[in-house]
Amino acid sequence: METVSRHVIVGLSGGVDSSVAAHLLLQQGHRVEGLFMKNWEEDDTEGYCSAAEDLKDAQAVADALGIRLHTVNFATEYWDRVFSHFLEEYRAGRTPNPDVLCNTEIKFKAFLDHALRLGADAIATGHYARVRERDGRFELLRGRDAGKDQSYFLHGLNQAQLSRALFPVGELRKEQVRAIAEREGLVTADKKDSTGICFIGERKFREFLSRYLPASPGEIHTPEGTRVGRHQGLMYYTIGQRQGLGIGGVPGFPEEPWYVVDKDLEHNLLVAAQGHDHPRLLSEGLISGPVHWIAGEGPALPLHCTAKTRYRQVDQRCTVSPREHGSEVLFEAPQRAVTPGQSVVFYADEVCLGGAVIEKRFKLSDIAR
RNA sequence: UGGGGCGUAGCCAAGCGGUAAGGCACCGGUUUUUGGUACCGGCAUUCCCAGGUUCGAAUCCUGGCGCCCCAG
Repeated sequence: METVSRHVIVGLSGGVDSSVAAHLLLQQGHRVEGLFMKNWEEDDTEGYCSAAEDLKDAQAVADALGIRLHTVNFATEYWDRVFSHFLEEYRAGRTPNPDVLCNTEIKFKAFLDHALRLGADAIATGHYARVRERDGRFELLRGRDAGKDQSYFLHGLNQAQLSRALFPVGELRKEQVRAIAEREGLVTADKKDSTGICFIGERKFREFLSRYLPASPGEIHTPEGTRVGRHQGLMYYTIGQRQGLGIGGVPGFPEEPWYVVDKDLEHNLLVAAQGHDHPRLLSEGLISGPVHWIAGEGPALPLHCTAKTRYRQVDQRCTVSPREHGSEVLFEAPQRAVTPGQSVVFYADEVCLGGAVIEKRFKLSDIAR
């Protein structure tokens, strides 16, 4: 455990995790202040301005803990560094993961810089992850609670960022966190976990996207070319998706759900097939963009390790090989719905090594030909 | 306007006298700091319409209407 007392600014979101993080830091003897970020200007008229409520809760927690709460608005930074890229990716027919960028660009850049300016020497968040210092190197470890581990979203952090990051709840299980909040009488104790895009929240996705990007509807075909429906715009769909296709009761086909197996941007076609594990959804490997290695320098390649192609996926054994402008990842077992734009994150046991953006997926049979 | 077949929820579809299966879609919820997946729940007082028979009809009868196929 930390022996030196640091001046820490904890990002208080108004949720339980960061509330307890702040409490734990105080307990550990740090000088603690809180910071509430508002990074999204409400764009809808639907009134459920949850940001206001979150701020209220964050303030209540700060008051209860007797710490000062700063507020800051990084809406411009969020838009420029995260959201614009998010839109760009969707426009290109890919499926981005904005929360990965949000961490590297906002929470651990804009926020970190701001905290340093306020005189802090470290920041903390309520992430379920751990940092370990070893021989002067900082490692990112999975959260103790395997079910809540959020290292996936943090794989883009670098040494400088990790050296100033504290994740107090990373050692705990979710139940413990809630119990502590309960015991300390924090108002966020039984607040529901937040979901949806960070700082934006849960949205009706199509409706949300349609505000920023024009949609061009088209047809849905089977891999064999039979027309089975219409799509509202390719950006609304992602590989492996079932909901929203609107296909049912097609004569001549089994009464099974349909899944997106491909997006044909060139012809504005959505390709759908039946079967959760349709062959077209499985791939033995993927090509990624440049890999970010948390350690700073990459390990010797090829590397045998495990990887996740999406959050909350059980780790998959794979081999990472170098490739121009990125890497090639070969899985031991075929993976379902590997999706361009999402991140592949590498692990060596408990250590999150880093990751990269998925560019394309492939089947060995595709290469063999 | 000769013959045959069919009309059950958005779609596919079972039921063929006993008081509307199932699947897909859709909607809601659970899971979840992206998207997605998965899981749970909901979803036809009514069977193209109008009469009739019957204790009782989506199921039988009559007449309409609408589709489809073969002959034209």
